[in-house]
Amino acid sequence: MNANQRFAISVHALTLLASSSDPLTSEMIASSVDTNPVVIRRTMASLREHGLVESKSGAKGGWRLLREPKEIGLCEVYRSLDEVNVLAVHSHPNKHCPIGGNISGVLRSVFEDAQSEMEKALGNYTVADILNDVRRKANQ
Amino acid sequence: MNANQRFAISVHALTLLASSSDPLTSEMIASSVDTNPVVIRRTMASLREHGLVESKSGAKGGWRLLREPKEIGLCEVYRSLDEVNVLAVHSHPNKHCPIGGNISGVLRSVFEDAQSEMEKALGNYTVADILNDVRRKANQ
DNA sequence: GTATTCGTAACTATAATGGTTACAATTATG
DNA sequence: CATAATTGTAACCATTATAGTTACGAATAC
Repeated sequence: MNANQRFAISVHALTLLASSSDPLTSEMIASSVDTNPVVIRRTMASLREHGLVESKSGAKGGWRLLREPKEIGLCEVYRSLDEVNVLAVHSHPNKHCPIGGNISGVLRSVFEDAQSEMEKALGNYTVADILNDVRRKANQ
Repeated sequence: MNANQRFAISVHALTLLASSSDPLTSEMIASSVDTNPVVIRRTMASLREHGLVESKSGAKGGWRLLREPKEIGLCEVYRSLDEVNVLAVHSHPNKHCPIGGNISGVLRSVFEDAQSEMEKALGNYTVADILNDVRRKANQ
């Protein structure tokens, strides 16, 4: 269904930042993610708007976390991206049909419930958890 | 993120079928959904492959449920569509970076967990529930 | 035999996404 | 102050997913 990589890129970037004491440039993050620095800036811009990271222009600039990795839950990261809903209601059901005319609201409410459970599950993980798991894998 | 309407269309179609004693043609379902009959056939084909509905060609043909509406959970409907995962892992992280080289598996496992919670939430609703809710809305 | 209906391939239009280039603005540093 | 490094952002392109559409063969009821 969805092939949007922004969330994965965001978690990857945050994990990198959590693993580093110094700020990292878009270039460095892009190299680890394997994409273009502009893609990183675009993605990180959303995280910055939500107060998760800070960026600095110019020489010795780059990105750094504004919070402890263990205080950044993945649910918040996900929500920072302002993605559209994972389950989409169809657009123009027939208003003159008893089902078509009334199903949109019902679906919306069910889909919201499902998505909210998904986000709750994401909230069980923090950036610190991801970094720990990654390091554990690295040591195998 | 995802703007795929197949799941919404499927639930809509199944609800319609649940509301009708006779089989419904792709044409009739398409009219309620407001789309083309071919889109309905394509979507319903997945549900048929998973034993949720049956289709019959020819005059007086059409679609009908193979199970009681209260025995069709939305999780099963969702899974019948073989959609890709709602949260996508990014494609080629840098294998030579300690983070990039190990994060894919970690993300996959977290994303699977989140999606599984979403599907579990969908499973709390059946087609009969949706039909009831739609009818309740219609009577307001 | 005819009308109805599904099955499916083929094609098109639209939109989302990511990648890329380019350049202005900002900043550290010598 | 000059230079190099870095972000911000607009603009554009290529790819892909999606839905819509047409067309036609196969199946079926009557």
